[in-house]
Amino acid sequence: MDVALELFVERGAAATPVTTIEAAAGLSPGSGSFYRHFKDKEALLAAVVEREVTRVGKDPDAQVENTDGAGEQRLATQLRSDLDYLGELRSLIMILLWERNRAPELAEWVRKTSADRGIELGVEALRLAGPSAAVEEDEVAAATVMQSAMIGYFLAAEYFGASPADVDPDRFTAALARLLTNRDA
Amino acid sequence: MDVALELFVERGAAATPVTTIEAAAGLSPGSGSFYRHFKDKEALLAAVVEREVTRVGKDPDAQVENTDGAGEQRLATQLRSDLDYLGELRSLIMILLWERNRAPELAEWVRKTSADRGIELGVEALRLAGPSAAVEEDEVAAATVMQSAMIGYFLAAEYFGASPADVDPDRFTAALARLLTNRDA
DNA sequence: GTCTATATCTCGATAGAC
DNA sequence: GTCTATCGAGATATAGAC
Repeated sequence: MDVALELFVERGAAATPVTTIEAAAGLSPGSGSFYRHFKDKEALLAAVVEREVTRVGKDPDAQVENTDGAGEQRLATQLRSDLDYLGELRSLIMILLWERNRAPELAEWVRKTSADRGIELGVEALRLAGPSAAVEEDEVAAATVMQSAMIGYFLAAEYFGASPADVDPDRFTAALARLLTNRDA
Repeated sequence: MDVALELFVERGAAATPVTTIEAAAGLSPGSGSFYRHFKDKEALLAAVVEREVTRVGKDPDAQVENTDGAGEQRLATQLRSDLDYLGELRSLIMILLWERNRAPELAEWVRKTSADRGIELGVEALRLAGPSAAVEEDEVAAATVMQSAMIGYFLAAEYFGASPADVDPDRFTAALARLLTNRDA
């Protein structure tokens, strides 16, 4: 499952022959020994995804309160921590990206459990941080901007293999927090 | 090429058999008539990508100046137009997403011609719009936030098949422009 | 330029010995 | 639980008639 996870993340499950998984696992490629452990490739994919979901299931919500400081600094710390959390989700995100078509109901599940929930948490975090007037005019839209920026930055960094515009994670999250908070708060 | 483009966008070239392309093009599937037109599937993919690059090559730069108004409203209009432009790039973006591994040099090309250039244009647009103090503190980081938010919003909308958090494009770009501009400018 | 037919290959999956 | 061997499906690509 470890080697399969890596292969699925890099090329996608569809582009990963069972023989390759066998070889990577130290089995004789083409031997079919794989099938003593999993019914088929689909079952392995499901097991790998489920294990990842469980692994990262240490609720991200727990992170929302335990940051120190206040205002802009508090939000910056929060965002930096969220970016690390996205890093932990990396394998899952990449696999879901490969499988994006073969599972419309999976996208729906992600939307409900992660995206929409993230907006709620985002609105909460913005309120705690002392939102600017621009944020208060439409908190949900501001939280959507925040979330979009985070996922966009993460995906761009993954795609290019480097920080977009050479802006590193600390600088990025600091700038994002600055834009979202009122310094006179 | 039209039907191939659609198939490549939806499932990726690797998951699209030549027989399927033949069928979609009105040829007899499995006949091999495809090979009278293209050397192989790779050549078709290259031709399709090149045609798309040419098609969208009506320089996006031309859009940067021709928006009316000033300050926040000007930036909002600009961002709304940029989001539409991302929509025109949709096919290309989706194909590059499928091919993300089989072409590291392509990712590099995208970074140089689109991403980095977009940051430059973004910095320019921010200056024209009357940037807030938070933007001026680090213009490049602010432009990176802007660009990340745009691509993140676009990709999330594509992935989920709906606007993230039900925030439609007008509302999103308005909120983003609001966060980036100084209203007293 | 399209067709039938086919050669070749890769891959998923199973059978059966050890 | 791993191996050798193999079957069958599906995919790439070509040959040659029309």
